[in-house]
Amino acid sequence: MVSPVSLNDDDLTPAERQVTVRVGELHDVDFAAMAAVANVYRVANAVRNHMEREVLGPDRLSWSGFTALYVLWVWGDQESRHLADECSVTRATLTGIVNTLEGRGLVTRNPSADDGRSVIVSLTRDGQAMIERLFPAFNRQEAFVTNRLSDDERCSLAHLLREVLRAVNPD
Amino acid sequence: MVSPVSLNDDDLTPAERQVTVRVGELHDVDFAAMAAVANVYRVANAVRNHMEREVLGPDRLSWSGFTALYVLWVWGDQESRHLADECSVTRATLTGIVNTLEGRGLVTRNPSADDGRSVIVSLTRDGQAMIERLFPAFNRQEAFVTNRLSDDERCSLAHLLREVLRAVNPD
DNA sequence: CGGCGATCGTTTGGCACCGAACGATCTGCG
DNA sequence: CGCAGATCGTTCGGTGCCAAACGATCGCCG
Repeated sequence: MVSPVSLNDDDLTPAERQVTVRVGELHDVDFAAMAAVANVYRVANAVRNHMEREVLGPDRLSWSGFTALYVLWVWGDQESRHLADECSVTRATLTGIVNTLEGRGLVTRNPSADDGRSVIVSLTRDGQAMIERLFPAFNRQEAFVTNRLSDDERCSLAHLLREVLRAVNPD
Repeated sequence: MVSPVSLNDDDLTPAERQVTVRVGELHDVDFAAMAAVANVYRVANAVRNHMEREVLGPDRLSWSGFTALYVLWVWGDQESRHLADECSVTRATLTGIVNTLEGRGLVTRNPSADDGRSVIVSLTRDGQAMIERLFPAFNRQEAFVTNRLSDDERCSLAHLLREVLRAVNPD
């Protein structure tokens, strides 16, 4: 169970408190929506930096590079287009990410047999070894950054976030 | 109230379902933590892109530029160091952001009277007009992206995220 | 005073990221 | 067949982002 939370409690960060002062003059401000969105972004930044420092840094791997290796590991060889979708970046961005990974010998590019326009990206032996070594460490840090939450709260957090995702990207 | 959510329901996205298949072979994987962290990042990306398209794009303003204007508006003129902290970026990054905003006449740089090393960043008249025009539209879209959540759920989401923030950045 | 660590903002180099434009390839319709 | 429109990955230009290094300034201690 997740305990209900009221708006004006001392859970707010100093920045959020100042906002209510400055913005309070305006009418019709949705404070709850503002706090939810602001904190999503704050946490995403903080967690990304934490992971790059604690898990990925020693291997000179960026969050984006890790994500690409992870998607290839979970889904298998992928067309560039699908890999970009799964990584939530544009095809232009993925070109750069794959260039970096290819330069380090972690992935390879091969022309598709079915479609002459398409490129298939695959994990190399080194790439597979790296993701299989990093994933457990990564997951341990995922557990660490959520260690103030109960298991039900972790699931509730994921559930609430999926609802936001559905609002932004309706099927 | 937030309804409790179990792990294996049909709330999962297709990607999450595939992950449980591929990763299920491993022992000791914390699926709840994995889902929470993955969705934080997914939502942060999706919301940022949504805001840049729907609210900021017409004014050629980036999320980062908007954030800097917003912080200056809420807190008043700031030393670069404090502005960088509030925007959650390094001082090096803030230099670039302020360069962009200064080039468009939205902020100014002035030497500090107290400290010769320090630079005070201030909103110009144009910058103030822009943030006061954009903030209401931005907040309306914050409400839109959370429109599938009740007000209690929005507050719960913000609360759970603050707990993650505390785990990553203990005071 | 004088000097030396700490801190300021900036610069540099490298990667990530996007929109727009491009050539190559595929597909469907006449 | 042939050609027009869609889609593929890439390139280009601009911005964001960080770590590391740098000169300028501050503050403290001898």
